[in-house]
Amino acid sequence: MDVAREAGVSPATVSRVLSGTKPVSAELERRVRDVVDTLGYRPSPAAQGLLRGTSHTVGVVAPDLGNPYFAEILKGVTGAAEGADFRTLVTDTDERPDREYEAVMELARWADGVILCAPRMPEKQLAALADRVGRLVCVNRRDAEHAIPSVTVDFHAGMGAICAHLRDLGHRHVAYLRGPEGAWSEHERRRALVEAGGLKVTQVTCGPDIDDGRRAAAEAMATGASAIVAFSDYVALGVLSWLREHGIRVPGGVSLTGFDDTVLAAMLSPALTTTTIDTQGLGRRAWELMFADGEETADVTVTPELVVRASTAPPAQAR
Amino acid sequence: MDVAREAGVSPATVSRVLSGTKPVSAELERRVRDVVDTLGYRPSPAAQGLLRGTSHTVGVVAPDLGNPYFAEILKGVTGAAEGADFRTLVTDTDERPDREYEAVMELARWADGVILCAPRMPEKQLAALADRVGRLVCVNRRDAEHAIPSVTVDFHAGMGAICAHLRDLGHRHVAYLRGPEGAWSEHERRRALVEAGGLKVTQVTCGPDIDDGRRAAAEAMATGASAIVAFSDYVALGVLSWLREHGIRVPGGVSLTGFDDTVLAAMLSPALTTTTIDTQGLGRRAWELMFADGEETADVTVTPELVVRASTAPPAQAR
DNA sequence: CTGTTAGCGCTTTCAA
DNA sequence: TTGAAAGCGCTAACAG
Repeated sequence: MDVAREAGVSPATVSRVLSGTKPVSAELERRVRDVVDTLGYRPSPAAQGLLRGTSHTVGVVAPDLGNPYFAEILKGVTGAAEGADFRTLVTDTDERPDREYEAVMELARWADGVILCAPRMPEKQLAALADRVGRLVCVNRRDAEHAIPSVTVDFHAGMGAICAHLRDLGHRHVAYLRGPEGAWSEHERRRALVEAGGLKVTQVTCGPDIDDGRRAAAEAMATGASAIVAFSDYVALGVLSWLREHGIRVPGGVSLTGFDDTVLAAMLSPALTTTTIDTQGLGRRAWELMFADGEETADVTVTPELVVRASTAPPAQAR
Repeated sequence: MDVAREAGVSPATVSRVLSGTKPVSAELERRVRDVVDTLGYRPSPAAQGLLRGTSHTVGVVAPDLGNPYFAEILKGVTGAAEGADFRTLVTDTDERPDREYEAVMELARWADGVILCAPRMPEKQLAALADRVGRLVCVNRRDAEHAIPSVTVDFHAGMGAICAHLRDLGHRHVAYLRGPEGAWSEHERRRALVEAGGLKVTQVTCGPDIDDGRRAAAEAMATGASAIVAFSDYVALGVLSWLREHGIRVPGGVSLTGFDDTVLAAMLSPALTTTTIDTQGLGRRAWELMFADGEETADVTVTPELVVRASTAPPAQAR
């Protein structure tokens, strides 16, 4: 250790000064600090980690950081992690579920824990991860056995509120733009739609991306529904763009709802009727759950609130 | 090493099997692989890093991951990094320039290199970082001494194109919503505006956020300008939202331009006239630059292209 | 081809 | 209060 030599002390003393765990005489402490400042020395986290068996690092795996929803979750995690002097390692799986398992395993080699946004990962893989990864927290999905702590949104309630809102407006037939097949969050939403009384729901295959929304919009309009219920704000953005290009007014020609309330929702024209979620809060809570010791709070559920804006109105024929 | 014992070989052999650097007999290789698979063993990157002096990790420091612009840059980096078997460490400085220096120093302890988006960091700090951090690449700013490799957008050219476009439409007076004070990118944009002939430019203090745009919109309208030139798409989004709330039509009442062409721009109503930048490409190029050996490509400049959409039109009085 | 040895940079015993 | 020594998990050099 350069610092030790320079200051004429043992490496152990330098370590003690820096960590402050054991008492060091004022004289030596001064000498060490001087040298540390001059050289700009900082201990290597790799070495510290090796010794302590902890890296002070948290991993985040997300399907698409270009989607503000996941970017915000990540931001929530980094914010909380920095507060605890943790670093954040991130992997973008580029909407490819087959990469998710490996991504987690890889991050788990480094990080003390992993926060996973993997809506479509097969249950089996998830269970395998639960065994292999010490601290694992899922965001937006719950595993079958509830073995993994999770932060989820009550998608069922949120979608229920959207359905009720549309029905109250007089809609009788809505087109639902489905999210990723096999996603827990998608399943929950759909369940609410199926249960919604007084509302005929035609399902349209879609996906999680803006472009998926654009592509699905035509099919949604062809169903003759008076309202389009999009899987997320991000998807709704694509729908809106397609509708505008085709001269279909919202909500005059068709009503449109989103889900998530990303920054976008309030800013669009028309402003989107959607459900509010504190997205950064999702990340923050996942962080908290990761290091919560007791089993008591192993699952956190956030209930979204309906925000009625300008993209929904009574159907044309009912006016 | 558990694996070694279990397989009845030396740790060195296990290492050789896993790294594939040195020849190992088929028999032993099989035994080792069996045990590795059974135990799910993976070597600790911390130990590997300690030994090799490299962590296979790249750091990214950004002011706000909630801003799609930076989220996309990050995505560009992670994508490229994963391709080279590197992990990505990220820090969000939450738009606080005073955190940037520390954030880089902190990441530099871990990472083999740091990609820095810090438009407002004082030159002195930047110079200090250049000395202390081995591999440092700046995105969207160039240091005074060109000592740091950088990936920049030709903001001057981009803003020049926007000015020319507005002038061609017949605008004579535009309001410019300034970005963060002291930012290199901001300076470059403003330079183009000042040089733009035939155009009176009134500058309005703003900032990098959606809400900054909302706040500045009123002042921009008060200038009597026939067009609002926003610092970025993100800011323009805020402006658009304010204008809509106040019943001012775009481009009927006022023209509006963005900058960056984030996913949003094309989707808004009206679709935003802006400049196109391959944002993910910025991140990817920063990554490439980080490990480029020669000095030849120490600076990469991306020239944005004007995209004329629906948010600009001739001024009302000229119609 | 394979095992033994040393040591990456640090912290934490254990002695002094 | 301080220093010497051991060792975290791994790999490269050196023997065999």
